[in-house]
Amino acid sequence: MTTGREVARALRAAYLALHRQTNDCFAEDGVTADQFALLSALADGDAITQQELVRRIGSDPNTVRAMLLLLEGRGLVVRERHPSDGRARSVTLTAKGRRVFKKLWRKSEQLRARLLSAFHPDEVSVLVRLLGHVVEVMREGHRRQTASQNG
Amino acid sequence: MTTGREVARALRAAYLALHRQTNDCFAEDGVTADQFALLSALADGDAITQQELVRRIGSDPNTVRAMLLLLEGRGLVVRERHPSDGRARSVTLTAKGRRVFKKLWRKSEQLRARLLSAFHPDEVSVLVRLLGHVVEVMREGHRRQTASQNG
DNA sequence: CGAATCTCAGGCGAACTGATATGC
DNA sequence: CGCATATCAGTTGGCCTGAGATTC
Repeated sequence: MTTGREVARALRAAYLALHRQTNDCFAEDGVTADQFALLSALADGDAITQQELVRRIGSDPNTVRAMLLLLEGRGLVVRERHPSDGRARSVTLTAKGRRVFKKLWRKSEQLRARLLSAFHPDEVSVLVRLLGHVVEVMREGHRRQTASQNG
Repeated sequence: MTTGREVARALRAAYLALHRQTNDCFAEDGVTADQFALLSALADGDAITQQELVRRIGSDPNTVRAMLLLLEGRGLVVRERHPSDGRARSVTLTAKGRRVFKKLWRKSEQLRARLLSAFHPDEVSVLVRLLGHVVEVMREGHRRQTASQNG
């Protein structure tokens, strides 16, 4: 029988291993794995708000802000006032940001290939689907917990 | 087609979601998810060295030491001289440590149940197996990198 | 001697809390 | 008004580097 503890352990070990390899991959560029995740979310499309960024990378507003200030200081992103919502910020990659991200993307191709090399093609989609289930049930827990504060 | 990027994203999202839920679960006890992972490794069996602890939770010696100092300050663990190896420390849970861990374990039963509720029984073992593959290929990368420093 | 284990000082990015300003 | 978005100050735990002591 496989227990919840084993799932948690395996998930932790797999994530930490990947996280460390990613950090090593970008070490000489002064970019962390988490910053790469943020840049990757920005590289997906056009300008998005900090709030949307929070949702995409599963972080919180204060953390995202701190990361953006770091990246802004290096000239990789810009945070402009949102045209139609005065509260929001519109975040985009700069030209330098796109250039750096492309470089990091190429640099990490081998890492992603190694990640995929662990699986048969059909196993990959299974893994992604199962990991998605984890996110879903954990989000349910979040709702329950915040709701329980009212009763 | 499922890309390495999607795997990385899904893995990150799943881990962070679980990590946050775990932290929330133990928040009022002043124990973090990482500390719980360490306590869990200690609860597995008898005394182990800090080095062995590093291997089990996939961290590094300095981090483990800092965490142990914290937990030792709260009376949850003891670090004694290893009987046959003067360099090593022999780490065990105290009576209080075992008591606290049991409490946290019970408290997190619902969380583990929710984690398992996302899957059919056979899917759970598949997930653990696939996550194990990730760890393996990432470890291979670690060897390559350290080896490349010599040539 | 080299290698392994642990200690110590210090720095940094990430995550959080709580209070606050501003615009919807 | 309530609510959402973002800012700011401050704290913490985790992870790392680099240097050193001790023991095998």
